Amino acid sequence: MIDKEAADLLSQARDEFVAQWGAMGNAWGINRTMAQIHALLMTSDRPLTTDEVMADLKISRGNAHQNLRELTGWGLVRSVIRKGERKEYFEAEKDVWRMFCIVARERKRREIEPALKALKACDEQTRSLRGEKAVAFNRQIRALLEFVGQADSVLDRVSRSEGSSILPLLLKMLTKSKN
Amino acid sequence: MIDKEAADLLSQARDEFVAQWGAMGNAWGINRTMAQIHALLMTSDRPLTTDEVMADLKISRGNAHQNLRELTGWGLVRSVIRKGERKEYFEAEKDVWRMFCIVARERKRREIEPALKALKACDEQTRSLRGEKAVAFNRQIRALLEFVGQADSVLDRVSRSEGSSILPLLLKMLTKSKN
DNA sequence: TGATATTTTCAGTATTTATTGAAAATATGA
DNA sequence: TCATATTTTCAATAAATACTGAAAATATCA
Repeated sequence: MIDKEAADLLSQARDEFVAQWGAMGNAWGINRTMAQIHALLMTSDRPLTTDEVMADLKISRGNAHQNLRELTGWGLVRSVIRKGERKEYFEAEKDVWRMFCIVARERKRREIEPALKALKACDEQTRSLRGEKAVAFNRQIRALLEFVGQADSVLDRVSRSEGSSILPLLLKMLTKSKN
Repeated sequence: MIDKEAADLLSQARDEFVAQWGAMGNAWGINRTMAQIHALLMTSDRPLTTDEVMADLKISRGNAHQNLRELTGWGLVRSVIRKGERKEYFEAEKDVWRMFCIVARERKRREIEPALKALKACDEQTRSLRGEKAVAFNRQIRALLEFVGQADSVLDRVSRSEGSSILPLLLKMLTKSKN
């Protein structure tokens, strides 16, 4: 009975985690179901099949399939084939630092870089324009460009650095330099 | 005629910027129209009225109103009242670093902190559970918790630091330490 | 090869989110 | 106070996004 209770508590906690991770993904522009599947796989002690994901989250095959593919596309999930079995299994990258690096790189590639490119074009189109308004506009665009470019570089460097030890290190430095 | 052409080029560039900023906001979980209004005000040489925003973006009064309020709520936009005029004007924070700090703090408060709280609850609920599965689950949750907590702290420190000079500084340090 | 298991696709539908537009509320000036 | 300008609200509607389920395609085994 104790075991059963413990298992209940565990699966309850896991359900809450899955829901919370889904909500968070949602707020940051990531499909809720995708984030939930990710949470599920991240906290699974073994690879799961599409059917298991369907059953666990109570979603359709199509939905499970599409989102598993998308997660695979991000590189957050790998498909595993077991010899002697037809079914395809899925497992998540569990190392939190590697997870972060994957997400950082992908969002950089998919969203920041195109935005940077557009800002650059905008800068070039107005750089040589005369008139107070044009000059002010170009100045603002360049300020944005500089900032986004720097943020992009920082993200790049951090996500390329080896260990996750970079984060505590950064923290220490920031603590020293300020208050 | 040259002036007219220059003005056309400018407003064309600005339209593109507004569209791009809207798309980027959208990808990061921010209402497209809200991001567009922000882009518009950010690149305006003077405060604008609700009617001007409506006309420029071709959106309804209700839509303009709601999103201007929301931007005000974020602290990215201020309302300006001119003496002798009934209309309310709106102007954006134009300093890019301050903009970043505002967004960082707000997203921290609205999304990261609740997630952290939920993760902590999840940790506590499973910390004392026995069994291989429960232990593995708790370990994973704690790894996430540690990471999100550290990222949160870094964001906090960076966004509290005075000048925008912190970013180039970080960059320099990261360049030295790696490759 | 045929039987069976599994994956993929996608038109149709549901759900969520964003927008409109007009009525109600509020503020201002005469 | 009344007339007018302006802001606010919100039910109705539109648009965007996500999901379903079943048919088609593909893979595997005997």
